[in-house]
Amino acid sequence: MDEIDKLFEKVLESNIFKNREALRPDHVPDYLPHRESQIMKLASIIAPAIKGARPSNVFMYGKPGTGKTAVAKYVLRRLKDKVKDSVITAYINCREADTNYRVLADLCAAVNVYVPFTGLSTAEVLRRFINGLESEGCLMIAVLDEIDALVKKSGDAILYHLTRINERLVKARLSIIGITNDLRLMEYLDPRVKSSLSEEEVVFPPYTYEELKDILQSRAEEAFNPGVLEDGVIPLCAAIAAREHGDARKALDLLRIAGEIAERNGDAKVTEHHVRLAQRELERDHVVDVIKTLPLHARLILLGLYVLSKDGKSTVTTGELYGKYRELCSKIGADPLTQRRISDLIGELELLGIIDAKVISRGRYGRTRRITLAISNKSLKEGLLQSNIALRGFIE
DNA sequence: CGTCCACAGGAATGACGGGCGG
DNA sequence: CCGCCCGTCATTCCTGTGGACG
Repeated sequence: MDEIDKLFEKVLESNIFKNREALRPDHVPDYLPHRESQIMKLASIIAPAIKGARPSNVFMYGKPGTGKTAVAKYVLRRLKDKVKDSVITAYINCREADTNYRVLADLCAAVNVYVPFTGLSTAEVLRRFINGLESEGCLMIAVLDEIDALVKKSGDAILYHLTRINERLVKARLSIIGITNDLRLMEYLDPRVKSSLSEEEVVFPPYTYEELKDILQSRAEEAFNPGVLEDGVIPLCAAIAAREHGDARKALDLLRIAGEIAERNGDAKVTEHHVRLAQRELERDHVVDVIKTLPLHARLILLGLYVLSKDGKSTVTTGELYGKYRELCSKIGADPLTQRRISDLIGELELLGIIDAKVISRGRYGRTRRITLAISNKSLKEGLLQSNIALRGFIE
Protein backbone atom coordinates (compact mmCIF):
# COMPACT_ATOMS: atom_id res chain seq x y z
CA MET A 1 0.00 0.00 0.00
CA ASP A 2 1.54 3.34 -0.98
CA GLU A 3 1.39 6.69 0.79
CA ILE A 4 -1.72 7.90 -0.95
CA ASP A 5 -3.65 4.72 -0.20
CA LYS A 6 -2.61 5.00 3.44
CA LEU A 7 -3.89 8.57 3.61
CA PHE A 8 -7.17 7.63 1.95
CA GLU A 9 -7.60 4.72 4.35
CA LYS A 10 -7.03 6.98 7.33
CA VAL A 11 -9.58 9.51 6.15
CA LEU A 12 -12.02 6.74 5.29
CA GLU A 13 -11.74 5.15 8.71
CA SER A 14 -11.77 8.43 10.56
CA ASN A 15 -14.71 9.16 12.78
CA ILE A 16 -13.99 12.80 13.39
CA PHE A 17 -16.64 14.55 11.31
CA LYS A 18 -20.35 14.04 11.27
CA ASN A 19 -20.97 16.95 8.87
CA ARG A 20 -18.00 19.14 8.10
CA GLU A 21 -20.11 21.48 5.94
CA ALA A 22 -21.41 22.99 9.17
CA LEU A 23 -18.01 24.60 9.70
CA ARG A 24 -17.63 26.16 6.28
CA PRO A 25 -17.78 29.95 6.21
CA ASP A 26 -20.66 30.03 3.72
CA HIS A 27 -22.77 27.64 5.74
CA VAL A 28 -25.75 29.34 7.32
CA PRO A 29 -26.96 27.40 10.35
CA ASP A 30 -30.52 27.33 11.63
CA TYR A 31 -29.44 28.98 14.82
CA LEU A 32 -27.15 32.01 15.12
CA PRO A 33 -26.19 32.52 18.77
CA HIS A 34 -25.87 36.10 20.04
CA ARG A 35 -27.32 37.63 16.90
CA GLU A 36 -30.96 37.44 17.92
CA SER A 37 -31.42 41.20 18.10
CA GLN A 38 -29.82 41.82 14.69
CA ILE A 39 -31.96 39.08 13.16
CA MET A 40 -35.14 40.55 14.60
CA LYS A 41 -34.21 44.04 13.52
CA LEU A 42 -33.45 43.00 9.94
CA ALA A 43 -36.54 40.80 9.81
CA SER A 44 -38.78 43.66 10.95
CA ILE A 45 -37.27 45.95 8.33
CA ILE A 46 -37.73 43.35 5.60
CA ALA A 47 -41.21 42.30 6.75
CA PRO A 48 -43.23 44.56 4.40
CA ALA A 49 -41.93 42.36 1.55
CA ILE A 50 -44.37 39.69 2.63
CA LYS A 51 -47.23 41.84 1.41
CA GLY A 52 -45.27 42.88 -1.67
CA ALA A 53 -44.39 46.33 -0.35
CA ARG A 54 -40.89 47.69 -0.71
CA PRO A 55 -38.84 47.51 2.48
CA SER A 56 -36.44 50.32 3.37
CA ASN A 57 -32.87 50.00 2.22
CA VAL A 58 -30.66 48.69 5.00
CA PHE A 59 -27.05 49.30 5.83
CA MET A 60 -25.29 46.73 7.99
CA TYR A 61 -21.84 47.21 9.39
CA GLY A 62 -19.40 45.47 11.65
CA LYS A 63 -15.92 43.96 11.58
CA PRO A 64 -15.16 40.82 9.55
CA GLY A 65 -16.60 37.62 10.98
CA THR A 66 -19.29 39.29 13.08
CA GLY A 67 -22.13 37.48 11.35
CA LYS A 68 -23.34 40.14 8.93
CA THR A 69 -23.45 37.89 5.92
CA ALA A 70 -24.91 34.98 7.85
CA VAL A 71 -27.69 37.13 9.30
CA ALA A 72 -28.54 38.59 5.90
CA LYS A 73 -28.66 35.18 4.25
CA TYR A 74 -30.60 33.67 7.14
CA VAL A 75 -33.29 36.34 7.14
CA LEU A 76 -33.61 36.24 3.36
CA ARG A 77 -33.92 32.47 3.46
CA ARG A 78 -36.72 32.72 5.98
CA LEU A 79 -38.41 35.33 3.82
CA LYS A 80 -38.07 33.15 0.76
CA ASP A 81 -39.66 30.23 2.61
CA LYS A 82 -42.64 32.44 3.31
CA VAL A 83 -43.14 34.22 0.01
CA LYS A 84 -41.68 31.68 -2.45
CA ASP A 85 -41.18 33.27 -5.88
CA SER A 86 -43.00 36.54 -5.39
CA VAL A 87 -39.75 38.16 -4.24
CA ILE A 88 -36.45 37.90 -6.09
CA THR A 89 -33.36 37.86 -3.93
CA ALA A 90 -29.77 38.32 -5.04
CA TYR A 91 -26.57 38.04 -3.12
CA ILE A 92 -23.53 39.77 -4.60
CA ASN A 93 -20.09 39.77 -3.08
CA CYS A 94 -18.54 43.06 -4.14
CA ARG A 95 -15.03 41.86 -3.43
CA GLU A 96 -15.46 39.43 -6.30
CA ALA A 97 -17.66 41.69 -8.44
CA ASP A 98 -15.63 44.79 -7.70
CA THR A 99 -16.54 46.99 -10.65
CA ASN A 100 -19.79 48.75 -11.42
CA TYR A 101 -20.08 46.65 -14.54
CA ARG A 102 -19.73 43.29 -12.81
CA VAL A 103 -22.19 44.17 -10.07
CA LEU A 104 -24.76 45.09 -12.71
CA ALA A 105 -23.98 41.93 -14.67
CA ASP A 106 -24.65 39.85 -11.54
CA LEU A 107 -27.90 41.69 -10.89
CA CYS A 108 -28.91 40.96 -14.48
CA ALA A 109 -28.19 37.28 -13.95
CA ALA A 110 -30.56 37.31 -10.98
CA VAL A 111 -33.41 38.45 -13.21
CA ASN A 112 -32.48 35.99 -15.96
CA VAL A 113 -30.90 38.48 -18.32
CA TYR A 114 -27.71 37.41 -20.03
CA VAL A 115 -25.04 40.06 -20.53
CA PRO A 116 -21.51 39.57 -21.94
CA PHE A 117 -18.69 40.05 -19.46
CA THR A 118 -17.36 43.00 -21.41
CA GLY A 119 -18.25 45.10 -24.43
CA LEU A 120 -21.36 46.91 -23.22
CA SER A 121 -21.50 50.27 -21.51
CA THR A 122 -22.55 50.23 -17.88
CA ALA A 123 -25.49 52.42 -18.85
CA GLU A 124 -26.63 49.73 -21.27
CA VAL A 125 -26.28 46.99 -18.66
CA LEU A 126 -28.23 49.12 -16.21
CA ARG A 127 -30.96 49.57 -18.81
CA ARG A 128 -31.12 45.82 -19.41
CA PHE A 129 -31.31 45.16 -15.70
CA ILE A 130 -34.18 47.60 -15.32
CA ASN A 131 -36.04 45.99 -18.23
CA GLY A 132 -35.35 42.53 -16.84
CA LEU A 133 -36.59 43.43 -13.40
CA GLU A 134 -39.60 45.24 -14.81
CA SER A 135 -40.63 42.22 -16.83
CA GLU A 136 -40.40 40.08 -13.69
CA GLY A 137 -42.67 42.70 -12.22
CA CYS A 138 -42.05 42.00 -8.55
CA LEU A 139 -39.97 43.07 -5.59
CA MET A 140 -36.25 42.37 -5.61
CA ILE A 141 -34.01 42.44 -2.57
CA ALA A 142 -30.33 42.67 -3.43
CA VAL A 143 -27.60 42.08 -0.88
CA LEU A 144 -24.38 43.89 -1.69
CA ASP A 145 -21.78 42.33 0.56
CA GLU A 146 -18.39 43.96 1.21
CA ILE A 147 -19.66 47.07 -0.47
CA ASP A 148 -16.61 48.99 0.77
CA ALA A 149 -14.39 47.12 -1.70
CA LEU A 150 -16.62 48.26 -4.55
CA VAL A 151 -16.74 51.89 -3.46
CA LYS A 152 -12.98 52.11 -2.92
CA LYS A 153 -12.22 50.64 -6.31
CA SER A 154 -15.00 51.95 -8.52
CA GLY A 155 -16.74 54.74 -6.66
CA ASP A 156 -20.37 55.10 -5.69
CA ALA A 157 -21.87 55.91 -9.10
CA ILE A 158 -23.61 52.59 -9.32
CA LEU A 159 -25.00 52.87 -5.81
CA TYR A 160 -26.43 56.22 -6.78
CA HIS A 161 -28.23 54.67 -9.72
CA LEU A 162 -29.45 51.67 -7.75
CA THR A 163 -30.82 53.77 -4.92
CA ARG A 164 -32.80 55.85 -7.42
CA ILE A 165 -33.84 52.97 -9.61
CA ASN A 166 -37.36 52.80 -8.16
CA GLU A 167 -38.14 56.08 -9.90
CA ARG A 168 -37.62 54.32 -13.21
CA LEU A 169 -39.58 51.20 -12.30
CA VAL A 170 -43.32 50.92 -12.77
CA LYS A 171 -44.34 47.42 -11.67
CA ALA A 172 -41.17 46.23 -9.99
CA ARG A 173 -39.37 47.46 -6.87
CA LEU A 174 -35.80 47.18 -5.60
CA SER A 175 -34.52 47.16 -2.02
CA ILE A 176 -30.85 47.08 -1.17
CA ILE A 177 -29.11 45.55 1.81
CA GLY A 178 -25.58 46.95 1.94
CA ILE A 179 -22.95 45.24 4.05
CA THR A 180 -19.59 46.72 4.94
CA ASN A 181 -16.62 45.93 7.14
CA ASP A 182 -15.43 49.48 7.04
CA LEU A 183 -17.36 52.06 9.02
CA ARG A 184 -15.44 54.93 7.45
CA LEU A 185 -17.09 53.99 4.16
CA MET A 186 -19.89 56.43 4.91
CA GLU A 187 -17.45 59.34 4.69
CA TYR A 188 -16.62 58.55 1.06
CA LEU A 189 -20.22 58.28 -0.08
CA ASP A 190 -22.21 60.91 -1.89
CA PRO A 191 -24.61 62.35 0.71
CA ARG A 192 -27.60 61.42 -1.47
CA VAL A 193 -26.45 57.82 -1.67
CA LYS A 194 -25.67 57.82 2.01
CA SER A 195 -29.11 58.90 3.13
CA SER A 196 -31.07 56.61 0.84
CA LEU A 197 -28.87 53.60 1.44
CA SER A 198 -29.02 53.89 5.19
CA GLU A 199 -32.71 54.42 5.69
CA GLU A 200 -32.19 51.74 8.31
CA GLU A 201 -29.02 50.56 9.98
CA VAL A 202 -28.03 47.39 11.77
CA VAL A 203 -24.82 47.29 13.78
CA PHE A 204 -22.79 44.15 14.44
CA PRO A 205 -20.43 44.39 17.41
CA PRO A 206 -17.47 41.96 17.57
CA TYR A 207 -18.12 38.70 19.36
CA THR A 208 -16.61 38.32 22.80
CA TYR A 209 -14.58 35.31 23.84
CA GLU A 210 -17.58 33.81 25.63
CA GLU A 211 -19.85 34.34 22.63
CA LEU A 212 -17.33 32.74 20.29
CA LYS A 213 -17.26 29.69 22.55
CA ASP A 214 -21.06 29.40 22.29
CA ILE A 215 -20.95 29.69 18.52
CA LEU A 216 -18.23 27.07 18.20
CA GLN A 217 -20.06 24.81 20.62
CA SER A 218 -23.29 24.87 18.68
CA ARG A 219 -21.57 24.37 15.33
CA ALA A 220 -19.33 21.65 16.72
CA GLU A 221 -22.38 19.65 17.74
CA GLU A 222 -23.52 19.72 14.12
CA ALA A 223 -20.12 19.06 12.64
CA PHE A 224 -18.30 16.58 14.86
CA ASN A 225 -19.14 13.18 16.21
CA PRO A 226 -19.67 13.17 19.99
CA GLY A 227 -16.53 13.03 22.10
CA VAL A 228 -13.91 13.68 19.44
CA LEU A 229 -13.10 17.20 20.62
CA GLU A 230 -10.76 17.49 23.57
CA ASP A 231 -11.91 19.98 26.20
CA GLY A 232 -9.35 22.67 25.43
CA VAL A 233 -9.98 22.83 21.69
CA ILE A 234 -12.99 25.14 21.56
CA PRO A 235 -11.65 27.58 24.15
CA LEU A 236 -8.36 27.79 22.26
CA CYS A 237 -10.02 28.47 18.91
CA ALA A 238 -12.22 31.08 20.56
CA ALA A 239 -9.24 32.72 22.27
CA ILE A 240 -7.22 32.98 19.06
CA ALA A 241 -10.17 34.44 17.17
CA ALA A 242 -11.09 36.80 20.01
CA ARG A 243 -7.64 38.32 19.73
CA GLU A 244 -8.40 39.06 16.07
CA HIS A 245 -11.36 41.38 16.70
CA GLY A 246 -13.78 38.57 17.57
CA ASP A 247 -13.78 37.03 14.13
CA ALA A 248 -16.14 34.05 14.11
CA ARG A 249 -15.15 33.02 10.60
CA LYS A 250 -11.57 32.61 11.72
CA ALA A 251 -12.65 30.61 14.75
CA LEU A 252 -14.70 28.24 12.61
CA ASP A 253 -11.91 27.84 10.05
CA LEU A 254 -9.49 26.96 12.83
CA LEU A 255 -11.84 24.34 14.17
CA ARG A 256 -12.48 22.81 10.77
CA ILE A 257 -8.82 22.70 9.73
CA ALA A 258 -7.83 21.27 13.11
CA GLY A 259 -10.38 18.52 12.54
CA GLU A 260 -9.08 17.84 9.06
CA ILE A 261 -5.51 17.61 10.29
CA ALA A 262 -6.57 15.08 12.92
CA GLU A 263 -8.43 13.18 10.22
CA ARG A 264 -5.42 13.06 7.92
CA ASN A 265 -3.18 11.88 10.73
CA GLY A 266 -5.59 9.15 11.65
CA ASP A 267 -5.95 10.55 15.17
CA ALA A 268 -9.08 9.66 17.10
CA LYS A 269 -9.39 13.03 18.81
CA VAL A 270 -8.87 16.67 17.92
CA THR A 271 -6.37 18.26 20.32
CA GLU A 272 -5.01 21.72 21.04
CA HIS A 273 -1.91 20.74 19.12
CA HIS A 274 -4.02 20.28 16.00
CA VAL A 275 -5.38 23.78 16.48
CA ARG A 276 -1.86 25.22 16.61
CA LEU A 277 -1.02 23.42 13.38
CA ALA A 278 -4.24 24.67 11.84
CA GLN A 279 -3.38 28.24 12.76
CA ARG A 280 -0.14 28.02 10.81
CA GLU A 281 -1.74 26.26 7.85
CA LEU A 282 -4.52 28.83 7.64
CA GLU A 283 -2.25 31.81 7.31
CA ARG A 284 0.01 30.12 4.82
CA ASP A 285 -2.81 28.85 2.61
CA HIS A 286 -4.51 32.20 2.50
CA VAL A 287 -1.34 34.05 1.59
CA VAL A 288 -0.26 31.51 -1.01
CA ASP A 289 -3.65 31.64 -2.71
CA VAL A 290 -3.70 35.40 -2.86
CA ILE A 291 -0.13 35.77 -4.08
CA LYS A 292 -0.52 33.14 -6.76
CA THR A 293 -3.32 35.06 -8.43
CA LEU A 294 -1.56 38.42 -8.22
CA PRO A 295 -0.34 40.08 -11.45
CA LEU A 296 3.40 39.92 -12.13
CA HIS A 297 4.20 43.46 -11.06
CA ALA A 298 2.37 43.16 -7.77
CA ARG A 299 4.46 40.05 -7.09
CA LEU A 300 7.62 41.93 -7.99
CA ILE A 301 6.72 44.54 -5.40
CA LEU A 302 6.30 41.82 -2.80
CA LEU A 303 9.59 40.27 -3.88
CA GLY A 304 11.23 43.66 -3.45
CA LEU A 305 9.75 43.93 0.03
CA TYR A 306 11.02 40.43 0.80
CA VAL A 307 14.56 41.20 -0.36
CA LEU A 308 14.61 44.47 1.59
CA SER A 309 13.40 42.77 4.74
CA LYS A 310 16.20 40.20 4.32
CA ASP A 311 18.58 43.15 4.45
CA GLY A 312 17.11 44.09 7.79
CA LYS A 313 14.73 46.81 6.61
CA SER A 314 11.41 45.84 8.10
CA THR A 315 9.70 49.13 7.23
CA VAL A 316 10.33 50.88 3.94
CA THR A 317 8.99 53.91 2.12
CA THR A 318 7.33 53.93 -1.27
CA GLY A 319 10.46 55.41 -2.82
CA GLU A 320 12.81 52.73 -1.43
CA LEU A 321 10.47 49.97 -2.51
CA TYR A 322 10.04 51.46 -5.96
CA GLY A 323 13.82 51.60 -6.39
CA LYS A 324 14.17 47.95 -5.45
CA TYR A 325 11.28 47.07 -7.74
CA ARG A 326 12.96 48.74 -10.72
CA GLU A 327 16.15 46.88 -9.94
CA LEU A 328 14.31 43.55 -9.95
CA CYS A 329 12.56 44.45 -13.19
CA SER A 330 15.83 45.04 -14.97
CA LYS A 331 17.22 41.75 -13.62
CA ILE A 332 14.41 39.71 -15.10
CA GLY A 333 14.10 41.92 -18.19
CA ALA A 334 10.61 43.27 -17.49
CA ASP A 335 9.55 46.81 -18.30
CA PRO A 336 8.94 48.59 -15.01
CA LEU A 337 5.63 50.34 -14.40
CA THR A 338 5.63 53.96 -13.33
CA GLN A 339 5.62 55.02 -9.72
CA ARG A 340 2.07 56.24 -10.12
CA ARG A 341 0.87 52.77 -11.01
CA ILE A 342 2.98 51.13 -8.28
CA SER A 343 1.36 53.46 -5.81
CA ASP A 344 -2.02 52.02 -6.79
CA LEU A 345 -0.73 48.45 -6.62
CA ILE A 346 0.60 49.10 -3.11
CA GLY A 347 -2.89 50.30 -2.22
CA GLU A 348 -4.38 47.10 -3.60
CA LEU A 349 -1.92 44.93 -1.68
CA GLU A 350 -2.90 46.75 1.46
CA LEU A 351 -6.58 46.14 0.75
CA LEU A 352 -5.75 42.45 0.43
CA GLY A 353 -4.12 42.52 3.84
CA ILE A 354 -0.71 41.36 2.63
CA ILE A 355 1.02 44.57 3.61
CA ASP A 356 0.36 47.47 5.96
CA ALA A 357 0.82 50.82 4.25
CA LYS A 358 0.17 53.86 6.36
CA VAL A 359 0.49 57.35 4.92
CA ILE A 360 2.87 59.37 7.09
CA SER A 361 4.44 62.77 6.83
CA ARG A 362 8.10 63.21 7.58
CA GLY A 363 8.18 66.96 7.50
CA ARG A 364 10.53 68.36 4.93
CA TYR A 365 11.51 64.80 4.10
CA GLY A 366 8.16 64.45 2.45
CA ARG A 367 4.99 62.44 2.61
CA THR A 368 5.17 58.76 1.95
CA ARG A 369 3.70 55.45 2.99
CA ARG A 370 5.34 53.44 5.69
CA ILE A 371 5.13 49.93 4.32
CA THR A 372 5.48 46.79 6.39
CA LEU A 373 4.65 43.18 5.77
CA ALA A 374 1.37 42.15 7.36
CA ILE A 375 2.16 38.44 7.01
CA SER A 376 5.06 36.30 8.10
CA ASN A 377 8.22 36.22 6.02
CA LYS A 378 7.87 32.48 5.67
CA SER A 379 4.36 32.66 4.23
CA LEU A 380 5.43 35.32 1.75
CA LYS A 381 8.40 33.22 0.67
CA GLU A 382 6.15 30.22 0.18
CA GLY A 383 3.68 32.24 -1.85
CA LEU A 384 6.36 33.74 -4.08
CA LEU A 385 8.02 30.39 -4.64
CA GLN A 386 4.77 28.80 -5.76
CA SER A 387 3.71 31.69 -7.94
CA ASN A 388 6.38 32.08 -10.59
CA ILE A 389 9.51 30.25 -11.56
CA ALA A 390 11.09 33.37 -13.02
CA LEU A 391 11.27 34.87 -9.55
CA ARG A 392 12.87 31.90 -7.86
CA GLY A 393 16.48 32.91 -8.33
CA PHE A 394 16.02 35.86 -6.01
CA ILE A 395 14.81 33.86 -3.05
CA GLU A 396 17.57 31.92 -1.48
C1' DC B 1 6.76 80.67 10.68
C1' DG B 2 7.35 79.90 5.97
C1' DT B 3 9.63 76.55 3.05
C1' DC B 4 10.00 72.42 0.79
C1' DC B 5 10.47 67.42 0.48
C1' DA B 6 8.62 63.06 -1.42
C1' DC B 7 5.37 61.37 -2.28
C1' DA B 8 -0.44 60.80 -2.47
C1' DG B 9 -3.97 60.74 -5.38
C1' DG B 10 -7.10 63.10 -9.08
C1' DA B 11 -7.78 63.93 -14.20
C1' DA B 12 -6.94 63.32 -18.89
C1' DT B 13 -5.46 60.30 -22.29
C1' DG B 14 -4.09 56.15 -24.97
C1' DA B 15 -3.35 51.02 -26.06
C1' DC B 16 -5.78 46.88 -26.04
C1' DG B 17 -9.19 43.38 -26.42
C1' DG B 18 -13.91 42.27 -26.58
C1' DG B 19 -19.13 42.61 -27.89
C1' DC B 20 -22.62 44.59 -30.87
C1' DG B 21 -25.31 45.90 -34.94
C1' DG B 22 -25.31 45.89 -39.64
C1' DC C 1 -16.44 40.79 -41.54
C1' DC C 2 -16.15 45.82 -40.17
C1' DG C 3 -16.43 49.95 -37.69
C1' DC C 4 -17.84 51.52 -33.40
C1' DC C 5 -18.23 51.70 -28.54
C1' DC C 6 -16.91 50.15 -24.17
C1' DG C 7 -14.13 48.65 -19.73
C1' DT C 8 -9.55 47.86 -18.07
C1' DC C 9 -5.00 48.92 -17.27
C1' DA C 10 -1.25 51.83 -17.75
C1' DT C 11 1.06 56.43 -18.55
C1' DT C 12 1.59 61.43 -18.22
C1' DC C 13 0.79 65.51 -15.95
C1' DC C 14 -0.90 67.71 -12.29
C1' DT C 15 -2.17 69.76 -7.63
C1' DG C 16 -2.27 68.85 -2.66
C1' DT C 17 -0.21 68.10 1.90
C1' DG C 18 1.86 67.64 6.91
C1' DG C 19 5.38 68.67 9.65
C1' DA C 20 10.76 68.97 10.46
C1' DC C 21 14.10 72.05 9.14
C1' DG C 22 16.23 76.52 8.86
